[in-house]
Amino acid sequence: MQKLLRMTHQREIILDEIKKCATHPTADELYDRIKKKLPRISLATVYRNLEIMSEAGLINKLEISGRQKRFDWDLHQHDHIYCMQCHRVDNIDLADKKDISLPTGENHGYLVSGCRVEFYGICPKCSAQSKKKGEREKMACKSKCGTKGLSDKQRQVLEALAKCKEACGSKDIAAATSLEPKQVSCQVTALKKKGFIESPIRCKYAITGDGKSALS
Amino acid sequence: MQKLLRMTHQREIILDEIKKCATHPTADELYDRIKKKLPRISLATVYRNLEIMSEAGLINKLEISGRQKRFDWDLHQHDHIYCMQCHRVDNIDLADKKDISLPTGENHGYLVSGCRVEFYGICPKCSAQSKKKGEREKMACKSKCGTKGLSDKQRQVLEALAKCKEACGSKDIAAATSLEPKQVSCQVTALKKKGFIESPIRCKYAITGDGKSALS
DNA sequence: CTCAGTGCAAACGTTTTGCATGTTT
DNA sequence: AAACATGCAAAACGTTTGCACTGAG
Repeated sequence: MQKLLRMTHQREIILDEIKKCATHPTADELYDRIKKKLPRISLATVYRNLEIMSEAGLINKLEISGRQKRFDWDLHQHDHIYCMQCHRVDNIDLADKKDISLPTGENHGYLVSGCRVEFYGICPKCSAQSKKKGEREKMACKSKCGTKGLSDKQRQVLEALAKCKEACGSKDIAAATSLEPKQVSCQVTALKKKGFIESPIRCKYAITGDGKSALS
Repeated sequence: MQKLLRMTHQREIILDEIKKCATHPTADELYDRIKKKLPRISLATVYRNLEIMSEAGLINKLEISGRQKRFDWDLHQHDHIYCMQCHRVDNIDLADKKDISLPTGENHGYLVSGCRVEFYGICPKCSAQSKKKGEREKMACKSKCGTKGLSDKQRQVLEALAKCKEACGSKDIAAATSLEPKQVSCQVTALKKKGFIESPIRCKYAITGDGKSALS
């Protein structure tokens, strides 16, 4: 009935790495870091173990804004603040948390087991490089994706990739260019079609020879 | 720069349908309903329009627990309660919301633009048909995993025990916490190992002094 | 006549699964 | 031997995009 949880080498490294993170890493951020120590580990293993270890109560799976799941080694009750731009998540300590309670009659018959509080805003790093983000700018992509030249954004992405030794993910590109992830993936798609970048690994991109010559 | 937003038949129906929903539908729930009126509509159109209309401020896109995005026609400021089992989302009105504020010095340099509060638990329908969905139960592992913190589930169990005068069984705990009995026994094992609970009688558990201090 | 909006299919990024192989008890 | 984990590939999932076309302004 009870299952035994074995402490394998992989699990040890995963746990180790998550505890080293000041942030609240996503599964693939962790995967990237872990791969350096355990090059043959599989992304599935990381996912599986994060799930299993959060079920076992060794770590916490965060229910938080944003696309990807995030994990937290700090099991103390605390809440989070979320950057709407780069999706970074920081801890906050809410002293008066106990004052937040559900007004009677408001629980709709629910059996309430807890409460999350999440502040959101723009993190210091993002507000520093506060580029105006022009409402619905994604349209710019559509109109320019067909041409053979480079749009400003495409050039930014390509230049960022030219600086990387290894293939890197769209999040890295976004960070290096101050573009939004959505915009990045749009540019990446266009650049791939032009043959200026390639994707040696799933979700990772590198500049091609054609791409390099297009830059000059 | 300003784009014209055309009110097409599809958009009208989508808006119509979302306003009819008492709940907070996901894109594909809406799609299913809309298809009955507009059989040729595409899921992509639904997604596109939900996105566009929420950008335009006609509806709200919810940042909420769960896998899928949810949409809300009610533009008033309100919070939500979330069923951990069926992922249903209901509205709650938090009268004392204004009391929740970020302690100074806790904002980590963020430019805070708001705060979400989300209660979670089990909705009446789910707790009625307290279906056991065969959740995996795992034991905390033997060696290195002995952190001193508490997972959400462990905290629930401990809090339930703190309220009891006498030692009580795992079924009682399960009832008090909305956890499944299987999960309870898993948490109990982990808590015992941490010294936070004891078992004065076979299959009965009580909180220890250590456990009480761990709670605060 | 235009250009925003559509349906469709295909792709995307993230997560989960099936399966053969490996490792612990 | 039984139970648990792993790596890999492929699928599943919710969502977004490219494209050729339609239709509102």
